[in-house]
Amino acid sequence: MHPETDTRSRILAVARDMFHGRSYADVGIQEICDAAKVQKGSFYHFFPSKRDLALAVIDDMADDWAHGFVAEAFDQALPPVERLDYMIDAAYYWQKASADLEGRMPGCLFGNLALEMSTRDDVMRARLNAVFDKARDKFRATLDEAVATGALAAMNTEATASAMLAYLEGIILLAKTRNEPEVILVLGPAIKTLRIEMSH
Amino acid sequence: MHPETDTRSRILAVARDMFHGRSYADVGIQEICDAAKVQKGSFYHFFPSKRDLALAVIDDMADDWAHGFVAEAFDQALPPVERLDYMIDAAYYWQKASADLEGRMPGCLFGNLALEMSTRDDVMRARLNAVFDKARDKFRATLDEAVATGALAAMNTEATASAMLAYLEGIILLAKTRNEPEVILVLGPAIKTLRIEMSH
DNA sequence: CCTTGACTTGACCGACCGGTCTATTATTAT
DNA sequence: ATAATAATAGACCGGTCGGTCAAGTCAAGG
Repeated sequence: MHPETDTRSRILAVARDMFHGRSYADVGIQEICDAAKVQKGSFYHFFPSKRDLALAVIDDMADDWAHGFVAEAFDQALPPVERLDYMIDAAYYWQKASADLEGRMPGCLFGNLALEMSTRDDVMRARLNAVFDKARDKFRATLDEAVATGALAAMNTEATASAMLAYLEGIILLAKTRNEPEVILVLGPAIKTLRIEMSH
Repeated sequence: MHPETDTRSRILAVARDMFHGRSYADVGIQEICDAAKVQKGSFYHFFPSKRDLALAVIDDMADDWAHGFVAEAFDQALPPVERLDYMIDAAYYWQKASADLEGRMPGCLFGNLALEMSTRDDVMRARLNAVFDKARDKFRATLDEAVATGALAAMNTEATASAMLAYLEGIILLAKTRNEPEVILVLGPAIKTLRIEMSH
């Protein structure tokens, strides 16, 4: 029985929220420590650097995301095409909740970090890219199923899955810039119209 | 007649490139001054603050963008639907050029700033939002024309235009995260499949 | 009991941040 | 010529940045 995990996970949780709601560069370690009620020394006991903390935050969030949002949104019980609508709804309610609570839309943590850090840190970029690849695979599996059941005509499911992920990130970006979660609701359903044909 | 010093525009140009290739927070004023061969005092003679510089950069880029990239990409001589393909190509070549030159994809300055600053600075968010609105209007005019000429069936052109803009930003985000401009070429053409029907 | 090692504390570091200030030099209007 | 003003120069400021470090505390294992 260690109390060890508590400190580390508190830092992680606080950092995640702060990075998500603001940005990597804008959040300082001292601020994180204060919010997590931890001293600088303890912080550096668990994380070698701010960058490593960000990497850990990405992994942590990706994990939660895969087992929470994604697992729920891509509900296997639903017909594949309906899953897309369900996922859009889930994205909306998530952003809406944050907007109501904090007065502003945080957007997608991965998208935020990707645009902020991709040109500066290749390791972080690769990590974020891997998260996107996993998300794309979820889309892809859904599309494959829809094609298999005949709900959708044959297509390039991998490329279309990437397109859908891009569209999702795009509408979240636009909604965040407008600070109106409803943008997700209005534009979201059009994700089903995206199609990339198979190349022959 | 002023000495027509190019000091201000040198600062603007340097800051634009740096903000675009890195991020707002990551670029310091001293660094901008060094690169522009200008002293701190001169900088603060022309710009009250770093934030005001960013605002000026947005305006400057939006202007260049409207008269350069957009005016070219949305070539009125082309049939409306082909304009979309042409625009995707233009986006690709622009990013490709930067990637070849600097070894990395800067992405879209507006999208970058939007995700970094939207939750921190409402004025900047509004400014970015206005730029996006203008871009959407370009899409919308193109769609309206396509509908008028019968090239496309009637639809909600305003919402579809927003969707296309979101998709464009999304594929640029994804391409930047992969550091592969080609992603724009592969996913881009699917922008034409996006459709949001008119609400009755 | 004593050692070990994970964990915590908080003072401290140099570098750099955005921004201010005074002094000086060009340029223009009178 | 002179007064006013635009522009430049660069030292300087308090504060914060990410990160270090020596000195502990404390629980488990021998």
